[in-house]
Amino acid sequence: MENSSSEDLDSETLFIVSQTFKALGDPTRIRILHLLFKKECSVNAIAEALDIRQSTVSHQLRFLKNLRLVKYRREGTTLYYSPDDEHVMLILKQMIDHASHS
Amino acid sequence: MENSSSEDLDSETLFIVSQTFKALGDPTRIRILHLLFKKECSVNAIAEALDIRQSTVSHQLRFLKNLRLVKYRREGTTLYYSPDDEHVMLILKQMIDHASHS
DNA sequence: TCATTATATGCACATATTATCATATAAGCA
DNA sequence: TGCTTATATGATAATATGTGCATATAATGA
Repeated sequence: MENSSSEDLDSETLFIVSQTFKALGDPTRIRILHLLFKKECSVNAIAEALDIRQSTVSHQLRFLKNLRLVKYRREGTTLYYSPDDEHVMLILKQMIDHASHS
Repeated sequence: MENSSSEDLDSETLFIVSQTFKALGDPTRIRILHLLFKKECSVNAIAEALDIRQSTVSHQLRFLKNLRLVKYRREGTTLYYSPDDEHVMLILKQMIDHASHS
């Protein structure tokens, strides 16, 4: 059975864990996810709210989408992004709380 | 008050959060921390257990030490490393469990 | 003091990552 | 169809990262 304290980490788990933490290890992606924590946002809304280029936001959203950390719904030409992994978002929230208390 | 869902992340919190997740975003560092989860280990013991160079282990331990994620105690010429941040270790454990269930 | 063992450090190299520009695609509407 | 708006993509350059070699440091014991 899966147990994080068992002898060895299998390589697939190791890969997923490192990829996911890597996704959370960049300030821009953290800011995007933190923004989405409160409400779904279009790509342009994110770019404006965080003052970063549209293409940068789009690239990072693709990254997060590949890891299934965000999803989107379409409304005309606008794509509204929102979190797609509650557990990872909870982990992000925990780390932010942890860091802001230090 | 600190609240992970408040409007903006201050830059210091953002920095700490991203640095900490970055620390967890590398397979070698994850393996080291996962090993230390079970028992304190010397540098050489880690290198042997994980089959990586001593200098690599030392470099990564310095990285983790700078973030206060590990600490050590000396016994003669041997340094025994162990986790130094329970909360971050708990977060790592959560992510491993999350990943191994997917 | 000298040799040995354990660990740390400086440097170099290969690779990965990030942001940006320019441009492509896609949907909606006149 | 052609125009506009929203988003995605490819290429590129600057920077960051991870590893290993060679060597330094530090503690111990003969």
